[in-house]
Amino acid sequence: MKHPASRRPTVSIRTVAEAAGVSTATVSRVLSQADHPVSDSTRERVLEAAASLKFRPSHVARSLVTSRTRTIGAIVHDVADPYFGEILRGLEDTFHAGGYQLVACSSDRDPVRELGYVEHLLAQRVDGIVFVGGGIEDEAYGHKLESLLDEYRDGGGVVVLLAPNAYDAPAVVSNNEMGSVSMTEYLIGLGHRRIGFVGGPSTVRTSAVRQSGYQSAMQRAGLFDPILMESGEFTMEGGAQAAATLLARDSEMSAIFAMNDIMALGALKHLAGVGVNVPDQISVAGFDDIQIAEFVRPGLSTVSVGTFGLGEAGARLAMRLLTGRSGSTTVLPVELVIRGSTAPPPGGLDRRRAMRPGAKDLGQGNEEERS
Amino acid sequence: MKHPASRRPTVSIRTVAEAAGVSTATVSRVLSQADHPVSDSTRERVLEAAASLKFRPSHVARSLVTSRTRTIGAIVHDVADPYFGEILRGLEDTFHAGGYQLVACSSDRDPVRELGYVEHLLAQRVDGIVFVGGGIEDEAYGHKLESLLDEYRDGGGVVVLLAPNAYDAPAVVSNNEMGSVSMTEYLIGLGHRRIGFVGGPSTVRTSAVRQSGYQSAMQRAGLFDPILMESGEFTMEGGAQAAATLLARDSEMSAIFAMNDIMALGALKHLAGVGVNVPDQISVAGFDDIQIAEFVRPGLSTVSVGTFGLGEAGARLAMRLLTGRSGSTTVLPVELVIRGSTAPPPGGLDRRRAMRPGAKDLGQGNEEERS
DNA sequence: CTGCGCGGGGTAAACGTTTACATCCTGCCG
DNA sequence: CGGCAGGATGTAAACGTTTACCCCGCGCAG
Repeated sequence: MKHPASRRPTVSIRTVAEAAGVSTATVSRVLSQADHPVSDSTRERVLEAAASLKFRPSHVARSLVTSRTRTIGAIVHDVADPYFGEILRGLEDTFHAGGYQLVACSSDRDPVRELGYVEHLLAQRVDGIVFVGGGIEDEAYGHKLESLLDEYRDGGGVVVLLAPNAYDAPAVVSNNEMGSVSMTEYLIGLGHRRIGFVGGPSTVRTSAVRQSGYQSAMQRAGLFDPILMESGEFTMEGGAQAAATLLARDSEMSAIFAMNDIMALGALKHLAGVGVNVPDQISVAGFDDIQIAEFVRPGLSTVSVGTFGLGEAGARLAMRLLTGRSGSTTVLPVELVIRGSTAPPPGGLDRRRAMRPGAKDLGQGNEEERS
Repeated sequence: MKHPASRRPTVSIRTVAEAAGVSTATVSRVLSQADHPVSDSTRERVLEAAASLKFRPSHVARSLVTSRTRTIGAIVHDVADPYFGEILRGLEDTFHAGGYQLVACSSDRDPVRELGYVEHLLAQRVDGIVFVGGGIEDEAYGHKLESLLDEYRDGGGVVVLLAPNAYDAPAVVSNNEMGSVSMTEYLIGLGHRRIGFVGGPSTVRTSAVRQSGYQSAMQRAGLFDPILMESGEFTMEGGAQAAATLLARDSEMSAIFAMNDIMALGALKHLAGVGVNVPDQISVAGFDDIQIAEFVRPGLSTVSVGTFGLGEAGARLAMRLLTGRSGSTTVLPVELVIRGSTAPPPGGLDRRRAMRPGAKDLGQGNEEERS
């Protein structure tokens, strides 16, 4: 069945045209459903010929002449990180429904690698680029990226941001600041005074924004102490280490707020490992509400950003831009999701700040209408 | 800075040629580092012109003439599932290093959707397709896929499988059968008699293979009882539901073996929810060893397949095939990873079948040498 | 009867590369 | 000194589409 050496001659639009006894123009008109009129009988013959020859129009040839590839590049930090995986899924589904292909690139938060991917995407002539992960703070990198992206958009490319970034472009972001403030205030309301913060690498903008939310809430309550902040890699290991450091540093700490769920999960593991009970002895909270957050024990209290929805909204924005319509930056509301990992501090005065467990919507930022 | 309407004329190889005072052929030779000789002075001038014009060679034009896109399609069940995310990362890194781009497609285990993606990838003229998820059993679908793929390979396309599939192509698979048998035997060795099995949809081949491993091990031990098998969606919810069903169905069940970690996590959640202690009352085991497995409490005992490594090996195989070298099916060894979620049954006679916790390598299947 | 609009179809020029082939030198071997 | 092997460069034909233009014939309004 398999003839390794018999790479049969590719069947092109010309082959079909000959078989159907028409010109290539007609074939193209039938197959690309252009609005040019074609008689039913001709259409029929063309369709038949195409089918029997198993003709498969070449997207690359088509792209060359139309200068649109119907492909979108998505730059994430790491596809293996569930946060990005979920957003990617939202992007993919929406783009796919709109006839676009998605190519995912893991930058690993490395400026060089990210730049390399961007250049590659430009060379591929993707119609748009979605930056899913937060921007990376790096002088040289920032300049280069900016010039690259400006050039790209000048040429008709579309750029969409899904997280805080130094570069200015249409974006869909969740309300990081508010989410962070709310969670911090919630913990304070439970009676916690010494609340640790586990951040990510300071070069990632999202991390900085969330940290600033925590910081301002703590300051307003007169509880801020820089000693309570520690950062690590954006991984479970990173979260575990940061938690360990914090724990060793301040024996009165009764809560840990991690800037994302992955790190919070790491903290959870570390605490269990050293025999600290969560939430009886120490409360733990995360950010993002990735799927797994609901399934660990105790359930992780977190700030839900609606990962899938974020991806969908991002794709919709990009497609709106691609079709020439305008679309501007939107901030998506976040939602506090309280599960079992948070509770009043041990023996702490539970002030019962009427905050019912469950979901509290933190509106602000208007979700745009469906298109 | 941004002139919305001034889409400056694209700079092509011709523009560069004129600027450098040479022919397009020369420019091409310099920029695509062909082996054709070019004098240093000319090369210099071309490079300079290209840089100052910000010339960016079009991959699509290049692809049209070379009929190679340096793009690979990966078909997974769901990018938001950590198992696939991790494999994708392995694929991506390796392909990227080899100069290939990866486009990921989530089939959602829907034959129609998967077929649609495959056709799209063919139209895109990707150089290869990697099927990451297990094949879907569906008569009509199977035929269509087979003819599509045969046609594709006839035309020079490369197909690689990363899981059991009805379609025959070079593959890298982990030893599912053996992993399943080993875990089952391990549980039996701990003293469990009533061991439940949580499978995925029966249309997915991987699930069937793992189930058969469980089944044969149980039969050999004279413990098999079809009532102990239940299946559900490949999600945490699916695992939770299946666990619930099993629990209600057999009150003597002391262990649950889920066909993948995601479902095991769901089972874990359900058990905790209904107040069943793991592993004191019921042991739980999974399959895959996704990253999170180590970070839940109790740590999940599972069969490690080395997700990243699987992706890497798959990409290496594909690239070997792409460069004309041959490569054949490899089966990767799996490894039993025992964590806290498994223990002897309550009050059960712990036969102390000398099985030390930790990692036990289940060799067989020779990992190929690095290329 | 003339002319115009339009349905239906063809011709050929792009699109931006790569590459087979031809051309022209220059130097070296016999 | 003739010829020949390369080195260096150019010419132009692909690659597989789309699409701007052109052409023909027919029906119908004026």
